[in-house]
Amino acid sequence: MRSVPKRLLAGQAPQVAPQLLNKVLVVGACRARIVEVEAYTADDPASHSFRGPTARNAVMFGRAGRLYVYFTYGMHHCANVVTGPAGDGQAVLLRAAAPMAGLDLMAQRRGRTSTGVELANGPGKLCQAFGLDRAWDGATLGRDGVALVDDGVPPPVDPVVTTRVGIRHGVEREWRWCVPGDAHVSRGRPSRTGT
DNA sequence: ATTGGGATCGTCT
DNA sequence: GACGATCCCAATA
Repeated sequence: MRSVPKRLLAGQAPQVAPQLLNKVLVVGACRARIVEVEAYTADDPASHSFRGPTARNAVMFGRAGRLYVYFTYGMHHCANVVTGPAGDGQAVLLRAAAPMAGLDLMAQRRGRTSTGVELANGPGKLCQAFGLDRAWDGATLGRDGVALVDDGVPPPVDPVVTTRVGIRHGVEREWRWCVPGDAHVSRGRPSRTGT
């Protein structure tokens, strides 16, 4: 089990994103294998970075390998891994993961109604299960109590590729990748495809 | 199994 | 002052 190399995260978000499938997110005692991701870039109207740097999205414009965590809908947090060169404003949204360790703690944070598969099958749920909030915004992977590690499971050679979920602009881009057939993929349906 | 509406507040216009 | 990179519950088939 080794940490994900920096050069992997330094690439363009749409190329990095599918490489993060089957990598393992580690925060404290909690571990989960990433099964669903989306890419966002600064020339992408769906991205927080589209209109340039602000106080909220500042981390997105920083160096690759850090966590961008934001709060939305008045109740949810979402976690991203910053990619690309500094100043670019690229990131990969972590949308869903398969819990591997720390299940009790995750369930405790999520509430008693959550069963195993529902602990992290959505971006807001994932953050809640891992206890990620704005205090983690800007945390460096591998150094601040959060890490991405390679457990030896390669990314799928044939990931499911679809349009992204829950966005209004840039819906035509097929920038969502999922592990095929994995039960832990979110139930959120992708935006309409152009066909 | 699938659909539709309400919750709730930080951020930007 | 409007609206989300969402989730949960209730109602329907």
